[in-house]
Amino acid sequence: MAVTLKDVAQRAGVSVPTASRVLSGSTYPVVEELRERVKAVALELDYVPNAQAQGLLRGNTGTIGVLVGDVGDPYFSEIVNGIHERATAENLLVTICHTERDPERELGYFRMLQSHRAHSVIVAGSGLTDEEYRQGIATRVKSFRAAGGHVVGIGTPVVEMDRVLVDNREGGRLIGRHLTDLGHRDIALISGPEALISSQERYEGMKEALDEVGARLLVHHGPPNRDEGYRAAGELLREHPELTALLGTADQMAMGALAYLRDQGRSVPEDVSVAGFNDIAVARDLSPSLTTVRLPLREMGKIALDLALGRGGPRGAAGRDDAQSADGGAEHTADGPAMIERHLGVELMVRQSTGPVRSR
Amino acid sequence: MAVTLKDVAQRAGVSVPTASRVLSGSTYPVVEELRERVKAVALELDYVPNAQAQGLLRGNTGTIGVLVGDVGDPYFSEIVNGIHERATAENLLVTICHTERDPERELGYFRMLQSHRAHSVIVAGSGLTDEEYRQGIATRVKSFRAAGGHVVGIGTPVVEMDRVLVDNREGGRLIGRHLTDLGHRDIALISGPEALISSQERYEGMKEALDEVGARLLVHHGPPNRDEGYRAAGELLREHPELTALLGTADQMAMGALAYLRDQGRSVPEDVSVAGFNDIAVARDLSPSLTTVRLPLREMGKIALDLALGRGGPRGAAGRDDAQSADGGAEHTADGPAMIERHLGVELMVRQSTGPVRSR
DNA sequence: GTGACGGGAGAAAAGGATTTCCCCGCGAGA
DNA sequence: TCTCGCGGGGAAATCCTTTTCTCCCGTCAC
Repeated sequence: MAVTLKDVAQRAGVSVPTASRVLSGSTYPVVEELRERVKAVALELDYVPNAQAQGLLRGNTGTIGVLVGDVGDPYFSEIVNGIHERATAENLLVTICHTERDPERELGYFRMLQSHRAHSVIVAGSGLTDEEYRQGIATRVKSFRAAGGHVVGIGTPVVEMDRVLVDNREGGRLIGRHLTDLGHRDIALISGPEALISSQERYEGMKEALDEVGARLLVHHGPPNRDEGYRAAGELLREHPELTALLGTADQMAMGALAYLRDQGRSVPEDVSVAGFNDIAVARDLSPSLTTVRLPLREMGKIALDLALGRGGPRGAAGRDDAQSADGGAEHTADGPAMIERHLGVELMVRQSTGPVRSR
Repeated sequence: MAVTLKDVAQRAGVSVPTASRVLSGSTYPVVEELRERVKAVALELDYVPNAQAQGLLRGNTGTIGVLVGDVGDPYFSEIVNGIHERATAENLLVTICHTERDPERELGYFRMLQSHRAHSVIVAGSGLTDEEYRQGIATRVKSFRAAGGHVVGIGTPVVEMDRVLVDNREGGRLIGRHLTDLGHRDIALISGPEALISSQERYEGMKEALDEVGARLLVHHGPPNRDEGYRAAGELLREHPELTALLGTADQMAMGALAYLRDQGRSVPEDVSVAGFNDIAVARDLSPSLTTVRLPLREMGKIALDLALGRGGPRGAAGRDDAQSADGGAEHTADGPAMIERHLGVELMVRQSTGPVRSR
């Protein structure tokens, strides 16, 4: 059905190996005449080499697998964007897998990627405290790595692997302090799932900041999306009318809260302040624009791919990161070879959605 | 390096074919004892079959390739979401390629997907009038299809292939009429590239509606993203202060315009009305929420995958689409086998960003 | 008791490309 | 003139699975 090397070789009147040497960029000498002939035929027949066959030989195809919760979520799509940016330059194919934050699905996809002999897998959507899940991932990572694959985690990977980290706790502290500085003392956190490590870390940072001044922090847990933010905002404000600020562990949730407040005709930040986390692209375009903690999402994706390709600088060397970098890389060891950790800094983006607490 | 079937077979004391028959779900009879033994060993060694070898035999791996402009753009990420939704159910791997709206890159990726023997390719980011590009795509599609692959276009594919279409012209008419009904007579269109067919079609629909009442339509062309919308809004309003409404061929551009107006302290829709196209998820959460033309993006992705898998209903049969469907499917023929076309309806979403023209 | 049949295991081929290895022929040096 | 060396083409092996194709052996029927 498809045109194979054999077809080309026959048509050009040469052997298969010769055709291969011409077309695969081998250094093996082939006389100019045959070279030309083979090239011409390949063009004429539109020969497209079979990457599977090549992969079978080489043991890996230039494919990068990415495990994300949902590309519809700007948090992930920004990261994926960063990955793609680098991948394009390297002529790599990127396979995106939607785990929908389902651990089982995540494992299933990981296995599929391994089966396809992906060059490496970037785990972006993960980070659950669930022990069974942790075991599963650990097994898969070990087996995948044993087969020559690379694994990189983004955010808060739960098992030993190269990783790109951000200081969620510090981000929590920054945004928490920002609110307390503005005089807020009754704050609610609209948080992602309790089992999600990043949510936990963010919470801890906020809590820390709020404790410094004895402010109160209510916590609501739910899936990290817009609708949940909307719902939660309604619920919280109805039950606790004294709240003066709503904080989200994700911008999506804060966006939902903003929408709720708008629908209720309440003004932000005059009536209630709202803040988010991640600084997704639209955050600045909301009205009021959203105060949030900026994570260098694209950068995270890019660096993750660099690590996957072994470009994270020599293992253990703290290569200088780009603009956002806090303290560069570090080596953290375990039983295996040293893993690389890259830390990226976070930044508080003060915008219009937060303001001084209203006097009552 | 990786555990192969041979390893499993040896360890279990059986031949490779026997192991294969046990593990690949063949119907070939294997006695229970060996069955058990093989399964146990496979589990113990964590055997993961090599999808490349399997693909080599079967001629295709369960991979769907998707060509998009940019997954960071909600327009694409929603479509991709729909594709993923179906793909997950079918146990397919989805490879996303960022063309960045570069025709050459699009062709390059298409070729790579063909090389990887993707089961099918969904072309989402395309639709340029450029003739050279059209030729290139046509060649690739032909060759890919000859090799047994399927191709589906979304939006406005320029060559013969199964396709999911939306009525851009009708959408343009709807939004155009909406504005003229509100009394607007000086309107500017912030449009995507002139060579982009969908932009053209949308423009034509709007123009048609505006012509009915003799309203004026200024057109600005540029890359279809937020920043361009911001810039264009500034430019247009500075040069043509008489404008009362800004229209975007994409929500992203309208969002940029909204941001500009907000930054300028001008109120929407009192001073200027703004409307978009596509109805990306955030459109409703902007303040003011964005009036726009809703495209069933997820649905489009899902249906595209259905077509790719040959589930578009029997060729030529007008299967009933979901909610959004306008007139269902149709068959359009050419020289090859009949191609399937699925038309999806558009819907005007009137929100807060448009209002009656202010009296002066 | 022997021939036929069938269940089931393994050897072999296939699928497409690359790489190693072999070999041929030609030019140069002895 | 013979031989050594090397440039370069092709046969064969390899990567991993699946799918024939063989073939053996036990059983059933005559």
